[in-house]
Amino acid sequence: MALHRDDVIAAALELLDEVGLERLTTRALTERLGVAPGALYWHVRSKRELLGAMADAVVAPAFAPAAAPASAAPGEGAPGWAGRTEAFAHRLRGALLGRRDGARLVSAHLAPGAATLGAVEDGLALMRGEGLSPAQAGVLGHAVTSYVIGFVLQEQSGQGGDGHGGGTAGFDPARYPNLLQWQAEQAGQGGGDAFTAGLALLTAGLAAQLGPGVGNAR
Amino acid sequence: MALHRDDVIAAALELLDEVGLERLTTRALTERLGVAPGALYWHVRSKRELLGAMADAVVAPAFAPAAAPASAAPGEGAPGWAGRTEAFAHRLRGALLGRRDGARLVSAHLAPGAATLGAVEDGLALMRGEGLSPAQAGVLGHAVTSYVIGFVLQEQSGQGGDGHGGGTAGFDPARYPNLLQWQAEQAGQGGGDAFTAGLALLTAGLAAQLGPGVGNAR
DNA sequence: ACCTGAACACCGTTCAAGT
DNA sequence: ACCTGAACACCGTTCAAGT
Repeated sequence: MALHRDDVIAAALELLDEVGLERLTTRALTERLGVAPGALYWHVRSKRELLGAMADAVVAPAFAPAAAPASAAPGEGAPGWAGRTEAFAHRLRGALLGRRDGARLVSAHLAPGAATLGAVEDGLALMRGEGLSPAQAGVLGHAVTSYVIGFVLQEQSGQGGDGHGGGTAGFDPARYPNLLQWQAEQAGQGGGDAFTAGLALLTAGLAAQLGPGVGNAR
Repeated sequence: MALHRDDVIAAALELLDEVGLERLTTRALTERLGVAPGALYWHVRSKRELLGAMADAVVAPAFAPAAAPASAAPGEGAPGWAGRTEAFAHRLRGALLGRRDGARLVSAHLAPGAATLGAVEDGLALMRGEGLSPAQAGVLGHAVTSYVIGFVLQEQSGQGGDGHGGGTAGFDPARYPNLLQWQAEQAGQGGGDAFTAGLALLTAGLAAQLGPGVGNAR
């Protein structure tokens, strides 16, 4: 009957979706759980530890054992490592977008757990098996995670959070013709394509550096 | 003799370097300024507006009119847009690394000012002049800023802040051979090279997509 | 115009004491 | 083991009143 640690984290994630990171308060959480403010500290050492556990929970699904790459047709086109990294990037973006302020939570508070580390290790091993050196696999993996987090951070900073600035809302259109054209194309194509296009730069860049020997797209 | 808005922002940036973002408090700031807590709100509408102005100040130098690209020899090798974007990325990283929690501050609170927007517009126009389409220039620019912010976020999350987790500190070495090897290579080469290598993937990827016609490296 | 004094409605966290 | 009650040392923000 008593509360358990996982219940606390689950409730905190629900609360996050409702009020956003800035208003995610220990007291609001304990009120939602129906206990006194101090009760939280029986289950969790500090608010920071709580946030770290939440971040790990958000990110974990993206590192789960990947099914076969969804998009790329097998046996043709891009090499296996490229399709696999792109699929991972899309899973990570999906996981971050799945929760309010997901990217901010993860970027500020993630302390990678054993499961995450294991998945990273497996990913590196897999890429080595496909002909990438440890350095190449490491650079690509690090670059992709950096790109995804940075991208979703910008993606989410406009909408959820607390709406502290659309940025380009209501400014003189005549002064920024290129910026406006780019934004219009973005909106027209659904916006998600910019993510895919940027991601493709990373994999295409490594493929180009490797040359056609390792399975370049052309 | 009276305090001005810019003094407040400058003092806040100094305080940030001393105590970090988490302990950057309005009361600590007013104490440092030698005024009462409420005095702050004569110069600034809210703490959030203050943080936004700080973020803009941190990022502004990176968008300043670029001198000739420092690294790439002119007239040979990579095309002009590639050298210019890489130089911008290094400037942005330098600006973020220049202040404690710089990446976190910018990623969470930046509301781009007119100067920043103008610089972005100019960058897009410049790239168009070099043969890139608006979409290509936009994708590249967005990808690069995402990459830089995500990279420096990870870079700074270990050290400054409040040290809430080195992540891979003190875990079983035998279980993560590839991860360890990658980390060792990182440390051996100074670490900054991973940034340059990942960045090169982005520019090389676009160059490969363009083909040799627009000035590919080979 | 710029700042003080004093207050308001909150925070995260601790810890004896209860059950 | 798990939680309450009550407190401590803070927060960001407002606003009359002073100069």
